Amino acid sequence: MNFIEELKWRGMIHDMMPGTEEQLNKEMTSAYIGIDPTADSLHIGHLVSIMLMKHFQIAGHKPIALVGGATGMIGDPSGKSEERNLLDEETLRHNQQCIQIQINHFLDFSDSLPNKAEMTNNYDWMKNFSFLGFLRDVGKHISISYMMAKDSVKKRLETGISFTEFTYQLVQGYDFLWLYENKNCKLQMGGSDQWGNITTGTELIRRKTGGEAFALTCPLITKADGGKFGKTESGNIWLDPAKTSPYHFYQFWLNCSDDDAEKYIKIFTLFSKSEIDALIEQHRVEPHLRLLQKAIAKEVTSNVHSEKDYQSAVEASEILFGKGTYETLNKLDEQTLLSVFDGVPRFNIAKSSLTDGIDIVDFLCEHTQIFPSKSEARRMLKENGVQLNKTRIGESYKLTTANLLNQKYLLVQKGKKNYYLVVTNENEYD
RNA sequence: GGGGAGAUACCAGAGCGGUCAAAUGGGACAGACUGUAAAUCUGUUGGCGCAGCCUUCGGAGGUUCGAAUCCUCCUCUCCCCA
Repeated sequence: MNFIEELKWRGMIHDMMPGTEEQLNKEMTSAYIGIDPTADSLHIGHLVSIMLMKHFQIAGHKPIALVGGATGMIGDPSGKSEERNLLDEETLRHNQQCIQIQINHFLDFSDSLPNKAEMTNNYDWMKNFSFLGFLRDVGKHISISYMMAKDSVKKRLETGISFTEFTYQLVQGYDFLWLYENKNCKLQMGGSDQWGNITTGTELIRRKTGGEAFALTCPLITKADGGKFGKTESGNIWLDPAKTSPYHFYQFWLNCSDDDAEKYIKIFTLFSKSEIDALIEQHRVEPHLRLLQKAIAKEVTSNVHSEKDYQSAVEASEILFGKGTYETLNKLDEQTLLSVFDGVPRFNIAKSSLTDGIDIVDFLCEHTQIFPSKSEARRMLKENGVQLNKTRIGESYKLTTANLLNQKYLLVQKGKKNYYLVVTNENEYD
């Protein structure tokens, strides 16, 4: 199965330029995908691009990951309703380094490979490009009407777009031209929102060099309920374990809806068509087993983090959602307890404050900041939404040292999924 | 530069002198159901020493027994004309 066929059954092709498939069949081709270094970690939205490149490399072609140091300084108007904040160079460099480390998990950068993956930063060739030079060498080839016809620009004309963002497509187009000329890169891939920017690149290549370059986009990942993919109440799902713990990362995939899971397993795992078909079929018979979600969660968590992180995420999940009761919780040794709740918000209080017993409401708002106000804590307690060490408690509950797990810890649960670990210290001032 | 409209809780948006801690919708959170799902139903959604009190309707003053509501000034946003 070639690259295009592979992507097709996975539902990863939104659009491509005529001739793309022929080009790929003809020879080993280089393709690039741009990544905006807006943060010091990728999030799972980027995973789609990474998987695209992964498949591309598996199919024997050469993927180039382009970090948009220069373009990140300008801001892509696509899909944005407002002008963007600009990033400074230091931040961009730092972000690039972090991103590189994460991409290393997925693509093969070994020198021995003819199609080894590469990473570049467009800042390197843009930083010394003079303004006049750019106007003469790039701007001259593209007309205003061509640029204005792009959706990303059209949508913003009403609300306002700066000259800087208007120019964005030229800068990205130039990237493509540069890679075409210097690295023989003939294809640019990206999300479907990038189509306009990509075609400015192919147009520029055609007009300036007479050469032919291609475009391929994948659909933007959506959720069946219309929500934004990759976001939870608490924000983005990051690949950096310091930003999103492996446990939460695992939970994200496990919580996908059935419809989404059927889609995601094709995009985010490398399972073969027959394996996936079998899984889907089985999942439809016994949906409550959530085989699909578990398969995705296992695969993606192991790839992004590690096999070991996956194992502990499963363990933690079993304790938290399985038959977890006060008894099982109390049986855990300190080591296990801490590893299970690694990444869970943590509060420290003095052990001495418990000796006389404290009011649960005071405990929840004053000693810890689990609730922002006492009203909210009371409300939630009335609604039966608070659990202490897996046991539901009421508004008038008094907390004493007898509640401590391992003489040291308290597990507070707000609703079903929000856990807080409270650690007591012997020392008042610790 | 001239003229007009507006600013209300997380968002949208009613209220236009007392009965307003502020309708309604969305979102969010919780409970029931369940598969840690979806759908559905129920409840909550300013604070506190919670049958009561305190602080909120862009900001600062003023009128009034009483202001989100009326007046003055200021700040900001949007629209139209030049």
